[in-house]
Amino acid sequence: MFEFRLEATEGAARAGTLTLPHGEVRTPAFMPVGTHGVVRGLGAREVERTGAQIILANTYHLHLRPGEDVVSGMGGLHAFTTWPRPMLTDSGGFQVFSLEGLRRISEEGVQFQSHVDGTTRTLTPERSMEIQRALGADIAMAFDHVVPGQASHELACEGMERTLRWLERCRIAHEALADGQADGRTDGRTEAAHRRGVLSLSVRPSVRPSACQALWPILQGGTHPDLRRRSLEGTLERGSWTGIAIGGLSVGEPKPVMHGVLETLEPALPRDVPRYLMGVGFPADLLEGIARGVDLFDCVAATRNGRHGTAWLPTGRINVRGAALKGSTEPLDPECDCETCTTYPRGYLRHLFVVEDMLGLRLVSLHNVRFLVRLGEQARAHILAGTFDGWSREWLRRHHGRGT
RNA sequence: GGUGGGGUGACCGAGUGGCUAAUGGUAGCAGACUGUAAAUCUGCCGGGCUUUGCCCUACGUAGGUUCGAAUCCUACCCCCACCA
Repeated sequence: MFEFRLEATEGAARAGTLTLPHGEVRTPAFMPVGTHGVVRGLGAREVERTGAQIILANTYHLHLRPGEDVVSGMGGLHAFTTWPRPMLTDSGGFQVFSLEGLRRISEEGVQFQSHVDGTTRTLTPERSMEIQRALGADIAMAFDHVVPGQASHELACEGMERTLRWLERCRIAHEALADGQADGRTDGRTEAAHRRGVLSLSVRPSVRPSACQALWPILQGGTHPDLRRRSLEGTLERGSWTGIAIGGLSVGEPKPVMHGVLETLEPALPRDVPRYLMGVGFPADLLEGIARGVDLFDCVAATRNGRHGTAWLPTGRINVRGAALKGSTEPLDPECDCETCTTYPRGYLRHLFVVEDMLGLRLVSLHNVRFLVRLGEQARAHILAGTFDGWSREWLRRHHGRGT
């Protein structure tokens, strides 16, 4: 369990297979984001058909609604969502950044004022581990302190050092929770859910939800190479991990700076665990990241842009609402094999946006997710064949930097 | 036929003497979005130009009053309501 088998490399680019309790993930791979336990607008079966191998959910948001007790009472995230494959929960650390106006941070943890009902919620490393354990994803993320891309050395250092201290607390809490479960003290409810048939036929977890979960650390340090190195050092000192995430990127810093951080880290990262670049990215970011040794990505842009009417194409991107698509009988992306592109003409997709039907949002989201999943598949095939470098250069040239 | 109300930019609809090329909204067009407070947000939206500004055309039509009119007056055309 949690084994990562490196199958091929080309330069820094890697192809591998990650084994998780709910299945395998062949990398490089894009992970669609399902913050609230749903990849916005898409059903679990639809997401399966995009070829997605693993999806995210969010600790903070599921804690607010419906509450981790409700999810675990239904048998855990997999039963709750009917998503049968691997899942990963983000820790709520990103909300330290994205909900900046609604939180107060201290050494103990973070006090949030709920954007839903205004109540005060405190998230600490320990609480985040408890919630994530109850949610029962294959992978739990450490609770980290994300600072903006423009953060000074001083602020980035503070966030990075705090993330290391919190990592220690996360590890201890996570281990304690695992021990508790091993004693059989928790989660009779899961068994009950299985017996009641709450778990659908498509959900056949290879293990009981919550029984087996990895904790992955998150590197911080902003845009400062010395802090990034220190973050990695400190993280490796604090344990041996089955995966390592790179956080705090694509939060406002220029793209070359992000690439620089990846290049700084790459030679020092352990080879035998997957590297997960959090929150990235756009299509070109995937290829740029893969070229710099990243194995896993996640990003809300596929679904958010989809809802907002921007579709990714090999040649850049297109505004589906645009007048240019009026009356067009062409497929959205002639090279794509998704249901949207093999079924509906551009002129109809545009119409759906014009009349504000929810189907349009769904169909373009579906395409964008498939687009990134497929990009990961293609990259993997080329790494295995030793042709990644040339292929990705050509792909990026054609993609033209637009929308990247 | 009579009385009353009304005709404003693609549409709806404010505006009752100068701050009005004309508030709002809709439609239209363009752009943004990176571990989701986002089916959201931003910009443009009479025409032209040598575009921090200038010129033309515009508030049913035609005249008039006034330094100045979408706004006041007159006539006409059209629409709506009620009465005959």
